Amino acid sequence: MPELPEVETIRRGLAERLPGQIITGVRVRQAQLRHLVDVAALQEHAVGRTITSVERRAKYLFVHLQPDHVLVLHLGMTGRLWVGPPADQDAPHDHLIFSLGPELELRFHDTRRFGMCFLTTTAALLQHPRLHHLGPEPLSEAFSGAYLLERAKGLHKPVKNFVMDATVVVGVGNIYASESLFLAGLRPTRAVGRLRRQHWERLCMAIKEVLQAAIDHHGTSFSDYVDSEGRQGHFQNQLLVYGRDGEPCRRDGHLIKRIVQAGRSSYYCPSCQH
DNA sequence: CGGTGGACCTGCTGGC
DNA sequence: TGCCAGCAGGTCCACC
Repeated sequence: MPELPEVETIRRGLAERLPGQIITGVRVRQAQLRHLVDVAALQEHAVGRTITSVERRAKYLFVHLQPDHVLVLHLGMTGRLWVGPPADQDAPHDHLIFSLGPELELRFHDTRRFGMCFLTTTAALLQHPRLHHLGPEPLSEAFSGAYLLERAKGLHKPVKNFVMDATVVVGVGNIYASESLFLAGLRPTRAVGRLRRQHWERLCMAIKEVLQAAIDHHGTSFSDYVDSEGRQGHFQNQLLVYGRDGEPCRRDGHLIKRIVQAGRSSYYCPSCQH
């Protein structure tokens, strides 16, 4: 479900409400998510601790706890986080419920259970096996055309697969990969070894533009994405190619095509993208 | 070594 | 109506 803009939108919502709250209890209704949730560790290191801040790296959310633990959450494809007054009853797929005193709770809901939840320490966080290999943040200065050019040297995979590789750059999922390639005028099938410096500069700019615009619109909601307050995003109205196969290109009217790459749908305009 | 295909899960949709 | 294939916003690992 969520790519970087959706996770960042959720982070901002959590950051407004969680710092200063104390985790007074944890209920685990289903521990088998992407990995088995360590319930004993949550009881020992999360319960009774005060939340100090909420950060994001790639599509991971970091809930920092006093004094030195970090609750790491990942939403997978269908995960949702909800903050609000305690629910009257549990809904199907409500897997983790963190009580924050008598009047507030944080609820993790995930239909397909590709999400993750684990604890680590501040010191070990960035070296954690799930995080240490991650590439730069796309909205950081470290992510540049020159960087992409360097990383693509000697590789032959399609550019769509390349930009979705989290060791190259994080946060670019299936929607925003297609959108960025459209803005950059590149076909998703182009082999990376054949792209020139100017292509990488254009693609880098396109990725930054698309992700920032999507964050500004609070993400993309199809059927079910909502933020931590239950609100939908609005970027679905701005999509140029994703999910629009058979519809006219907004730039020149040619029909948008859908192809499958690495098992995922890619969308492009055969006239605008080469 | 790099690159691909499938696995992990549930639910919805569209075609027959 | 009922069934079944195909599809869904992510990540990881076995295999060529």
